[in-house]
Amino acid sequence: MAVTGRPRGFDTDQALDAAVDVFWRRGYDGASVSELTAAMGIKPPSLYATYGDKAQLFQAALRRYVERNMGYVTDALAQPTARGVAEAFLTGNALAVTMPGSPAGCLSVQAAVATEGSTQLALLTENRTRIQSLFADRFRRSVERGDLPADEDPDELAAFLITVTSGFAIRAADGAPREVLLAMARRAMVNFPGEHSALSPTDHRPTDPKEPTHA
Amino acid sequence: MAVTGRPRGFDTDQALDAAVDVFWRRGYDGASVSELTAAMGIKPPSLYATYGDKAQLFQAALRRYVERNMGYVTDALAQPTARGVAEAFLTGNALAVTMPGSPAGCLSVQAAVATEGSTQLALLTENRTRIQSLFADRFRRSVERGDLPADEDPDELAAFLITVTSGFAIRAADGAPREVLLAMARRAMVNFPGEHSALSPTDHRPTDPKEPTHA
DNA sequence: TGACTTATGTAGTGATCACTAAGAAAGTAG
DNA sequence: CTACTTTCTTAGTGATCACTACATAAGTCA
Repeated sequence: MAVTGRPRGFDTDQALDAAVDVFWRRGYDGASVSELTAAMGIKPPSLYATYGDKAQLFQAALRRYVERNMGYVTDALAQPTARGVAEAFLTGNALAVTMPGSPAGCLSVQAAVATEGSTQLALLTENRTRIQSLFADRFRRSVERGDLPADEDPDELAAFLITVTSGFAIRAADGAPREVLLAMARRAMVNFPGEHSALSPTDHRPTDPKEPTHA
Repeated sequence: MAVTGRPRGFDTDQALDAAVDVFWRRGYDGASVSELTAAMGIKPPSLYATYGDKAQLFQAALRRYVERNMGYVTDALAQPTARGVAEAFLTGNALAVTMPGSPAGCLSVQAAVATEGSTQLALLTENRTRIQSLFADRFRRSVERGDLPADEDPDELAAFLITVTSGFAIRAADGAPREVLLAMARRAMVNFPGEHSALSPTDHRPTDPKEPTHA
C-alpha cells in the first residue's frame, strides 16, 4: 500500500486481537482508549491513524471476533440435518463462551448490554438478528426437503436457538462452568424436532411426541 | 425520623423509581450522576446525602426493582407443581421483560455491563445465583414429594430456567416482541419433566406496570 | 545528500465523570 | 426573636474521557 513513508512499528492484526480481548472483557463503553492503547502496545495517535476512532476500532474488532471465535456458526449451518444444525450450534456456542484462555461469555452480548441509544447497540443487535435469519433460512430449506415437519416454524426455531445461546453468554459471564452449559444444550435439544441422535444422555425419559400446548 | 431541620423537598421513593428507570435503560456505568439527578428531579448533593453514592443508589434501585418488577419469581415459586413453577417463571419473565411502559429487558442483565472486576457485577451475578438456588431448592422438594422424577437434577433444571430467562432479557432488549418470547417459553416447557398441564398458550395477564407484586 | 511521505511520542484539548465545599434556605425549639 | 438542625442551590474539585496539534523519527525516491 504505502510504498513510502515511515513503516508502521506494530502489527495491525496483533493489535486488533488485543483490542478484541479488551472489548470482550470490558464492553464497548467500559473499554477506555487508554486501556485499549495499553493492551495494544501503541499510543493514541497510532490507534486513530490506523483504525479511525473508537467506534470503528470496535467494528473492526467485532468483525475479527466473528471470524475467529464464531466459526461454529458456519460449521453448524453446514450440518446435514436441522437437528444436527441446532446441536452443533448449541454445543459450539457452549464451548466458545467457556473457552479457556478467553474471557467468559460472548463479546457480542457483553458489549451490547447497557448502551441504549448507542450506535454500537444497533450493530450488535443486527449481528444477532443476521445470524438468526441464517438459521431460519437453513430451517426453511429443511422444511422444504422434509427434513423438518411442515408445521414447525423455522423462524421460531431459529429464535429459540439464539435466545438459548444468548442465555449461555450471560451465564458463562456469570461463571457457569462448561459442563453445565453443555448439559443445558442437551436439554434444549430434547424438544427440538427431528431424529434424536444416540449421543443425547437425557433420552432416558420418554419425550412427548408433540408439543401439546398450542392454540 | 428528623423531627427538626429543613424538610426534604422530594419524595425519596419516587426519586428512586426514576433512578431504577435510568439504570434499567442505561446500565450502571452508562447511567451518569447528572442523568440520574435530572431524572430524579434533584441536585447531586441531595442524591449523595440521601442515598450515599452512586453504587449505594444502584443497590437501592436494584432492591426496589426486585420488589416491584420480579414478583413473578415469588408467584412462580408458590405454584403447586414443579412444572407449574417453571411455567409461571418463564411466562412471568417473558411478560416482565416486555412490559409496555418499562424498558425492554431486565435491569439485572442490562446493568451487568462488562465491568469485569466491578463490585456491581458481582452483586448482579449473586442475584441471579440466589434466584437459581431458590428454584433448585423448590425442585428438590418436588423430587422428595415425587412431584419430579428422582433422576432429574434440580440444580440443572434451575440452571436451565435461569439461562432461558437470561436469554429472554437479551432478546427483549434486542426488540423481540412479547409473543415471540411466550412462544419460546412454551417450547422450553416441552422438555421440562412432569405432567403437561392444559396451559392456555396465551396468558392474558393484565399489563398494568403498577401491579404491586412483592411478597 | 535533501525533498517527500507516513508513523510516532509528547503533551496536551475541551467535555464529562463522580463527587463535594460553602453558604443560603427552611423547618423546629426555646 | 435567636439558636439549632437539616436540606437546599451554587459552583466548583481533580480525574478521566475520547481525541488531536505538533514536532520529530524513519523510511523511500530524486
